[in-house]
Amino acid sequence: MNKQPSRKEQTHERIVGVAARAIRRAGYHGVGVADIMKEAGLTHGGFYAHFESRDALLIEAMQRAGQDGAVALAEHVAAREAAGESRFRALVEAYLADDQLDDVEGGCIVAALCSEMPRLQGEVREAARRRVLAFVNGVRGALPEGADASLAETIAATMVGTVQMARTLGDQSGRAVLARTRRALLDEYEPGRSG
Amino acid sequence: MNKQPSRKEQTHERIVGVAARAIRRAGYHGVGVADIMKEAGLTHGGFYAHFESRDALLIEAMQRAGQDGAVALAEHVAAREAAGESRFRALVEAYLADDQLDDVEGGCIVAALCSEMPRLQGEVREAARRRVLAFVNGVRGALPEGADASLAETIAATMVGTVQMARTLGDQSGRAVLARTRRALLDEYEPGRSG
DNA sequence: TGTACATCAGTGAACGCGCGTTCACTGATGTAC
DNA sequence: TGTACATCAGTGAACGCGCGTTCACTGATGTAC
Repeated sequence: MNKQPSRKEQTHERIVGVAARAIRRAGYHGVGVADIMKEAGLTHGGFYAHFESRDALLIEAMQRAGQDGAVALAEHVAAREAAGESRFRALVEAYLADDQLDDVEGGCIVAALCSEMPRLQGEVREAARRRVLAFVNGVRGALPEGADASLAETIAATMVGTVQMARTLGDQSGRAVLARTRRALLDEYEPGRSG
Repeated sequence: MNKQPSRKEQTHERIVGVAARAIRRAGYHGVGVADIMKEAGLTHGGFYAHFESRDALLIEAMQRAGQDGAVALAEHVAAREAAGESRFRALVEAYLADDQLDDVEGGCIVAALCSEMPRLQGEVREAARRRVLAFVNGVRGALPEGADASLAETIAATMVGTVQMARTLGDQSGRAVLARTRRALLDEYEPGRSG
């Protein structure tokens, strides 16, 4: 029963939403305060009425991107499960879908930023760390029956690395790489069910 | 039988070497022309006698880092093979060693930069693409006997993603993540030989 | 071997630009009576 | 319902700083005779 958000709160959320997409598209260094505000239909001067610093925005944007990504992924997984796929297969096929190449802004934030994360400092670094842990937990919840929970990190890493490499190689080779890793993960960890 | 390098060539190589370590430590955005020159014992003004632009240095630095990383890895792999390990096990244990956390500057450039690579442009992007392909080829050469060559990308991605996540999580958890992925890769792809 | 000159690697000041941040101000919204 | 005032969200100019790049200059190295 939250009361409806004030105008300022609405604006704040809009800025965070823009930033959440922008950091996935352009990276931590690729987004500027002025760009974000402009994309949100505002001027840069108003920024510090909403955030203590650029870092504070980055932290909120990472959380938002993580949530958005998790929700989008969960929806795709649920749809595939409803169509009869195992949860693990649904995860692999939803995460390693071509969307990760076509819609980077709406994709996984860990894949988008993980090689930059170790170089972050202070609270931003901590927020990144939490994003990685949240992602691993998400994967852990979709492991094949009977699989060791410790596989979650390895499988998460496989999916993250695959998306990064596919994006680097570009559209044509990228799609092939995604497809081969989908097959490899299913063959290895759920061999009974795949063809 | 190359004649010995001129003083300028020596300086050039020294700058490239410094840059090759710096991009792995600090990322594409984290290295400045002035920093690199200072670290090489020079002043920034001389930079453009050696390189057409900052991008030109990045390209050379990536190649150098890739070569250095490949050489270092090959040495470790050879030492482990000589001690009786299979080539695949040697690769996994050498690549996913704690060194990747302790010595980022001397580590794998793909792990250090892969989430930034898709955002590069032009020739720098192409150089990054070649680095990824070279890395995959290196992995392909160390697959277990009888393994499908298409597994190289998936295994390369697993190792890259694992190192990135381990670095983001920090020393303690990071080492545990490396260890679990070493075990997982050996269990999955070389189950006959591991304990 | 020694001198005069040309070439060359590197120096350091200066440039233009973009970015994060600040701040005085404006126009709109909301409240008191 | 209407007026006067206070609060508030957002504007836009300005700041300081760092960075990539340029360029005139210097001191050292090498060459000609």
